[in-house]
Amino acid sequence: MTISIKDIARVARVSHSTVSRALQNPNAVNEQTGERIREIARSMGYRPNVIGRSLATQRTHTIGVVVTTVADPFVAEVVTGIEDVAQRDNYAVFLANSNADPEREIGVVRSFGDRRVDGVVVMASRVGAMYLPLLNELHVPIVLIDNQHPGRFAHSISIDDREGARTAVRHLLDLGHRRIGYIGDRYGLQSDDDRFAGYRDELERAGADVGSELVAHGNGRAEGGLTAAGRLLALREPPTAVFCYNDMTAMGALRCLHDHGMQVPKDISVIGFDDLPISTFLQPPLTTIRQPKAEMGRDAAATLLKLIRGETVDVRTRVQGTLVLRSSTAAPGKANPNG
Amino acid sequence: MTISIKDIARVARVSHSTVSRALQNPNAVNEQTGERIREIARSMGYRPNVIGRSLATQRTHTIGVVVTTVADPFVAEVVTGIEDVAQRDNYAVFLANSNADPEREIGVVRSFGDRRVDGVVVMASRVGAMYLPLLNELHVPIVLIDNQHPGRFAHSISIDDREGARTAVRHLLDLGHRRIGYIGDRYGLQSDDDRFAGYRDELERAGADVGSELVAHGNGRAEGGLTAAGRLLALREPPTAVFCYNDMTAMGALRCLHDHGMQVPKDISVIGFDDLPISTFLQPPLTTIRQPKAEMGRDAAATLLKLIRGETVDVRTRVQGTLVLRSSTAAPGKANPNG
DNA sequence: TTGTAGGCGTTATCAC
DNA sequence: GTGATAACGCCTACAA
Repeated sequence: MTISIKDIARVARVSHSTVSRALQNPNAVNEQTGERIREIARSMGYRPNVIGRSLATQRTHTIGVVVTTVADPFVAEVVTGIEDVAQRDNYAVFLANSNADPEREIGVVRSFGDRRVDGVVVMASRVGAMYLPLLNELHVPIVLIDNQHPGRFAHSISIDDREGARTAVRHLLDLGHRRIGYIGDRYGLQSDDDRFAGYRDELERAGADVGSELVAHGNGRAEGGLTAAGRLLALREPPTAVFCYNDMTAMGALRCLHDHGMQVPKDISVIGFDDLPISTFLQPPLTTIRQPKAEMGRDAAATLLKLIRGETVDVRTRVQGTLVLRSSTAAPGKANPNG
Repeated sequence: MTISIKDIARVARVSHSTVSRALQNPNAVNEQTGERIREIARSMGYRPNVIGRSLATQRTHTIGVVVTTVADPFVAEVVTGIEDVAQRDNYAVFLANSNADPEREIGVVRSFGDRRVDGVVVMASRVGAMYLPLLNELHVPIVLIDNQHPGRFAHSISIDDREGARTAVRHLLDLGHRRIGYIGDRYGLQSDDDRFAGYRDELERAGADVGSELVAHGNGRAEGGLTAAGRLLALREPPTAVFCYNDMTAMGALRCLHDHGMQVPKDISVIGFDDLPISTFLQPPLTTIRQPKAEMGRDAAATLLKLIRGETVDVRTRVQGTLVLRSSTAAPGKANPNG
């Protein structure tokens, strides 16, 4: 049996509204009675029923987070950041995986709406334009992380994919590479487009080889990187360096290269994107573009909480990636990245 | 403005209870009016308010999941499994990280209670005995995954750590190793104790070297494995094979070994535990004991949902790990696991 | 089959 | 400062 403010009221011989006040706003009630009520509440082991409160206040102190899958290390890091600041502010977080399935994503968002979450953060949404009205239907603030569908109907926080890609490719060019491949995520993803664009930018600027045969597509996961790398290796003139859409893709590429007896970075350089916790532990340790993952998550949550409180915040925040030098890149033919 | 059953009632010229019935239990209301009401609801874009419903039914259709951190790949896999079956049954899941901090874990559980979740799954709880009353205070079913604190006050699903460890070490022994090291998680963890026990079992059974100098402790993460492996290598007579508490630990150990110029498995064999998605992509691909992670998560959720429905289920389910042969183990001195 | 009336646990607005 | 009283949105006897 769970006890309510009415139970306390009965024991304290006051009305339940006085109990409510004593518990919420201590100085809206007589000092003495207030203390007495709180003591009784404590001794009875009272715990507020958030559901009842939510119904009365029209606020649930809850946010919904929808991601493709939390099994993706990048996603997990971001979610950690979100959960962190939410928890600090006493917000609970609903987590739902969409598996990049638009139907499921829509279902999840709808369910969040039914549950009256105070706000939503959507990560790497795959849903298109028809999604917009649905999201607005919720009547709650929305923050998008790495929005895959261009549009500005909600607040967003994302990395500068194009510039990050430029940084990566520039690094390769600086090392002396001229024939640089790209292993992307699936076609049509905004971030893949952008990273590819950055890759092209630098190649063209430097007058290096540009050719569609140098571009292969994976799926953002290791297996995708593995098979895509195979395609690049099969070229009559394979690249001497490869820029991968993300670290998971690079991880798969490394495996493929090793299986083909190629030395990294001596025979071919590899650079990733994300800087996952595991990337230091790959063989060789992966050079990559770091995304401030947890920070992005914290930012997203902080932004959302501000919006919920009615504060106004920047509609769009864009963070920059930074180059993390490790051992998977070197000048063509060099085994040592520092040599 | 969000619309309620009263709004629909007004339009349909019926009472709101009829609307409620028409929406819930179609055949508890006249066929015609029922259809008419539903049509009106649809056209008005009605969405049920789950908060109101929860207050009335005393059920939230929500479960709480508390984990150390979802940034741990093993945890993420399990959570995915949980979320999967929860979502299928229209349960929403609250996710909270405890960061292995008992205070935070307690706070989280309490918050779940206040939110009237219908059930809770706790993963790898670090909290001790005082936790027990708190958990019971919730008055909801609880399922523990890999409970780190021995006790039988709630349903649990876990892997047979001891047997899994035995399998791992037996594999090493079968390959001809006699001097086998163990890199554990922190002291005091139940699963570490059990895996260590399994390791000792086999060593003693085989009459192989047993010595505390062969045991080092990490922290369940890669860095821990890295430094612990360093300690083992510093031995005047280092082991020829190492059994690691988990794959992340093994990952760190591999890095250390490589940095010391050691070849795996030629100079030293390494076996892990978990079989993370990334483990195939390590260099060399990691031989390990597979835990059915997503399945364990699905099991936990399915068990919890049954308990919530009042069905009775096994108090304890124990799954077995299976040996996954890859390339990080071989006979002493052999470079090829198959040679 | 349908409507009336309570109640779920809180908060909030009034009078007193 | 305190107590009625009325929401909040829904469900569910009970009565009609």
